[in-house]
Amino acid sequence: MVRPGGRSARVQESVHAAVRDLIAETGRDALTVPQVAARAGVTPSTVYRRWGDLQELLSDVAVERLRPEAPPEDHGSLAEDLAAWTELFLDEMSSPAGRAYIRDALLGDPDGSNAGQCSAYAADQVEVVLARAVARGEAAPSAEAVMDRVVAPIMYRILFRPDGLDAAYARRLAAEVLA
Amino acid sequence: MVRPGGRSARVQESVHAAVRDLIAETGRDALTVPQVAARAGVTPSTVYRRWGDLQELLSDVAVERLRPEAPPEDHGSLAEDLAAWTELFLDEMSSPAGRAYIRDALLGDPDGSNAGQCSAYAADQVEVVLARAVARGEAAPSAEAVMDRVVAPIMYRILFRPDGLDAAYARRLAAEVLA
DNA sequence: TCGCTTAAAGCAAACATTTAGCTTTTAGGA
DNA sequence: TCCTAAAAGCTAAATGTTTGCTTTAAGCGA
Repeated sequence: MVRPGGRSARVQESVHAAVRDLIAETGRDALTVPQVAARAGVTPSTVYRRWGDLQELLSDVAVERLRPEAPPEDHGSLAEDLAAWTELFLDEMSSPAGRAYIRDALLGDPDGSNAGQCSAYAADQVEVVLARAVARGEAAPSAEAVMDRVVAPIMYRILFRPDGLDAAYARRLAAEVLA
Repeated sequence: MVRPGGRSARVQESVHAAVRDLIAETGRDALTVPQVAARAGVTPSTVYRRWGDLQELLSDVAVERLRPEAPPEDHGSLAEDLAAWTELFLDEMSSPAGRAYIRDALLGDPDGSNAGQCSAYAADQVEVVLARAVARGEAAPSAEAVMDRVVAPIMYRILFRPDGLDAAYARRLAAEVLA
């Protein structure tokens, strides 16, 4: 039986908040389960039983943080909408904090569901942009094409080649998928 | 002073071998530093001092395993060389073992150098294929383009969307970058 | 070849984290 | 309101990690 409300929910929220606070205060590397538990007013064994280990907990928190906060802005044309969104996406994801969250999300993710959620967030944003273009009567590529040719190269470089990532690169990718 | 030879080299090799053996025997999840050290005939503190923690050690071993063993095969044309290499690459990387090594390589990699090495391995292979095409007098895209449009989508899907990866997808990516 | 120097490994004890058995609390339903 | 069982608390044992000091041996120069 799943019990999403009541005490379980309070514990979950309190532990997540403790992780966020401690990351901000003392950095992610110094984090330990007993430390998080103490700050959350919870026993370590509760954390171990619910999350397994620190990585899975961090992965949970990371996915929450990677959720987009607002729909992509409307600039009046697909070309500009996609360019602006891509630029913003690259900016957020390639920041030190963004990289750390991406790594955390991938790390403590035995079944790939957290990573899948991250990808779904990006895909949703892309689909909003594309649907808007279609509503305007513009020709638009498929969301798959944008994921493969815009999102994937950015994420690949963030993870494997931490260099040469700037706004110009983002705009070039956006322009090329529309060509 | 770096001491690549002698005892240090023996310890490194013996520890790496212990990791490979134990992964094969008991699985990666059951691995611990004391276990690896015991198998390698070494004290745990040696492992902790040289590698820091289990993740960095696994990352080291993973990068070794991700090194290509042979140059790409020559099939007589760029289209077929690239399609065949892409298919093989996807096949190796998307296998359960491949995924595990990719994750490990990314995980215990504070400065991104191991991930960079993985990317360099793929880039080298791609460059061999492209150079061969140029030598034949064929028109060839840049290695960057192949990384962005073939390698990146594959790695993105492996990490973020573990579905819909098959030989046909590999061949489609290879064909599209040449179009 | 023979010492010298010092990076790296060994050892062992202190320390921290993780696991596991059992008890207590409490959300959700009858 | 009472029952049931999922989830949290508590504690102690097991396990893993860190650290100071000692010992070994690789690389270097005489």
